[in-house]
Amino acid sequence: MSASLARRTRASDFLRDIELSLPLQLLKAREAAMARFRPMLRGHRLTEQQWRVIRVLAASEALDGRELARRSFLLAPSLTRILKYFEMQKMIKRNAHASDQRRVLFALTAKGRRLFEQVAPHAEALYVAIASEFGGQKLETLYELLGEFSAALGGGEGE
Amino acid sequence: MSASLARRTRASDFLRDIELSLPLQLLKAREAAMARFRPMLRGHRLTEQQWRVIRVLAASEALDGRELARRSFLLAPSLTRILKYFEMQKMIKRNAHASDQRRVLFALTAKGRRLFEQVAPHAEALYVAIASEFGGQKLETLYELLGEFSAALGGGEGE
DNA sequence: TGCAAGCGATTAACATGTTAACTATACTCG
DNA sequence: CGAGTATAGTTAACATGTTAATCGCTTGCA
Repeated sequence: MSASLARRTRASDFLRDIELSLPLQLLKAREAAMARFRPMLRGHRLTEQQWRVIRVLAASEALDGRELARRSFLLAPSLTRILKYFEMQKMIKRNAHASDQRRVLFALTAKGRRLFEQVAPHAEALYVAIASEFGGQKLETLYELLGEFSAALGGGEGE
Repeated sequence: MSASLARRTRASDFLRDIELSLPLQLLKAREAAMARFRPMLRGHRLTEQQWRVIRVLAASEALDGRELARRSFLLAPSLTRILKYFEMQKMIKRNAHASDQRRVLFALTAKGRRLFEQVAPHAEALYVAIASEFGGQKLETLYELLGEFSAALGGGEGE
């Protein structure tokens, strides 16, 4: 069941064991976690990505699109659509940047902040449950490894 | 910079450090890996998911949709669309199941198998490079932890 | 046998992912 | 100053993710 890189010889074995596994295991682990959150978020009429935006904005007064995209790990087109939707829902408001007319500053409205405060406790409870089931120490180790992996491959930053 | 679960007390800290981090770190790690593959796959006119389907089919003679979806970790609607596309491209063919008329058996055509054999070496080379950069031993550890994590949360299987 | 429930595959509808092109603003260097 | 380049944000086009509904076939069971 478990893979052992050192012993693979044939290309077909390698592909079956490793290639199918690394991004796929990352995907499966992520899915295992998100499966807990999606039903809760759906109860609040939120997608996972929309919740990321709300959370990031709740942690700051105002952010321009670039910072918001970086912190919520969303691509610009997705962010544009989500912000357009939230603006329609009056969850966020946009303001002009003082010195750069290209940038737009986004911030939660009072309504948006209420939404965050309503959802946050449920999200926190789910995380505590996950940490409890998997083990806090192992979660730490996993977290460290993931950070090192992303760093080693130059993930996220500007090459 | 690194998280430490045991010391978090305020909810805002917890959310910022952990909630933003676990699924997000999984996503970032996955993105760091896929960023290597996407350009190569794109050169062969393949998406990541399409390549997963090709790979899974290359490892078997024929599979029904259910098994194909499970092994490629795709939801049924996505799989239906991908299979429809590949059938149009004559990369796969569909056959009837002997004893269950609900099921459809899918298999690579000769053209589809040639595509696999053309792309596989490039994919393998990229995986070797990743293992080399991150370290084979650490990759093993990460792989183990991811498997345990998915298992602990009941990821993938029928809950 | 016959019907209710379950399952495999598909379709629908909407949201996001991904790449490319585009607009407007800002920078930079001759 | 001004042409060329870079950047922030948006839009476009297509592929996938996600949930729900549908349709035929199969199975369990009275």
